Amino acid sequence: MIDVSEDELNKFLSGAATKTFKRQEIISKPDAIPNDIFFINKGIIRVLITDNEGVEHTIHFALENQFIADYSNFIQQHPSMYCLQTLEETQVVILPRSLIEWGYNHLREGQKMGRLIAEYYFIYQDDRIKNNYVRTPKQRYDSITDVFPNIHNRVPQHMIASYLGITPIHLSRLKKSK
Amino acid sequence: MIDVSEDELNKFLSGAATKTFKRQEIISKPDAIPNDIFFINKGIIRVLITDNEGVEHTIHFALENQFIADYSNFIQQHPSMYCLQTLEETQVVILPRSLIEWGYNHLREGQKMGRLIAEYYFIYQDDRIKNNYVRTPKQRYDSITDVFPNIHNRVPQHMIASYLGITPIHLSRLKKSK
DNA sequence: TGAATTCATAAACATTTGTTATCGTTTTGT
DNA sequence: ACAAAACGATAACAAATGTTTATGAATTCA
Repeated sequence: MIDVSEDELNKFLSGAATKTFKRQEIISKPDAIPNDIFFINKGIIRVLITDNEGVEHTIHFALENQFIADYSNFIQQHPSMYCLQTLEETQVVILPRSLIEWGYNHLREGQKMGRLIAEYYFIYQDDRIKNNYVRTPKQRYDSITDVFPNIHNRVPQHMIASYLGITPIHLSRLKKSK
Repeated sequence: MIDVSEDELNKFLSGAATKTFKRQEIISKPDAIPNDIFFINKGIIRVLITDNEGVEHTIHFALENQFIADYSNFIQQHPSMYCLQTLEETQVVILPRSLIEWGYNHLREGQKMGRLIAEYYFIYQDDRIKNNYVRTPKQRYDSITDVFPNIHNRVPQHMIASYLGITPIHLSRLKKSK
């Protein structure tokens, strides 16, 4: 998507470290300012938010070869409201803020890269907001593997229900009702 | 937010035209590829999407001094699913794709501008998705003026209900229930 | 200004969705 | 391998939300 030389790329990647987390580990906590973006080599990460009543809501699942972060608060350097939790043993590449900013300012097309990335995730969110208006939870459940392939074999159903914004009991009913 | 000279700015703005629409006019239709971004000098624009059953859902209100477009499909150059409709007599500045692209490539910090804009709207959407999980329609109704100041004097209640994802009858009940 | 339309509320009823509790199965961790 | 915990389904009931219809007030437009 952008024009980048071998040299530039190697220089960029040399600033990134790899780390492995066990199953069910918290890799980012609410109230902390997010200073890293993670790239998942292997494993799966769940993004949660806890409401005022203490109920946890699953906002997102991040899979292999995807980036994950509280990007909003990474950009704003504000405390996060999200919690990032591994659901399996998970290996990530950590891209610290300093590296990202170095990329913007020193890669020849760094700013363009930043624009394309932000645009990409904007499009993803727009689609999500749109679908919330025009599709029912059942319809979103039926096509969830479009967004999260193989999710049914990796994530318990009550987390999927949470992601859909319904109770696990209700999801169970929807499945039966065909 | 970006470093831009008087000269650059004038050159950029000379590529934009102003246009005035009457109340209740459609300024962008579904199925068309969005090739313009609008800046609202005066008036208000509603963004709608129509589902498979033919029901209209209000996705957004755009007010004075804001930009509005189907940004996702502007970026992707895909047909829009949105309809943009004025709710009052509305004056807009039209920024065609060619101008935006000229800005990216010829303004000294054009790409950075593009990145910051995309990031800004990403943050807006993230907040919206988050709120949909953790807050009830009533709570979102009670704070709607944070996002759309003076909306109650400019937009009928059934459109606000539609934006909140509930029926106008239900909104009426929620208001009464305090 | 007057007639037609849109709008907000209300009530009665139907449907959807959440809550609580139970049960048998599967998974997890030691 | 075993005990504890997590999981998914189900039923009965409660609460929330949608549907239909009606009515009077407000708004729009000719």
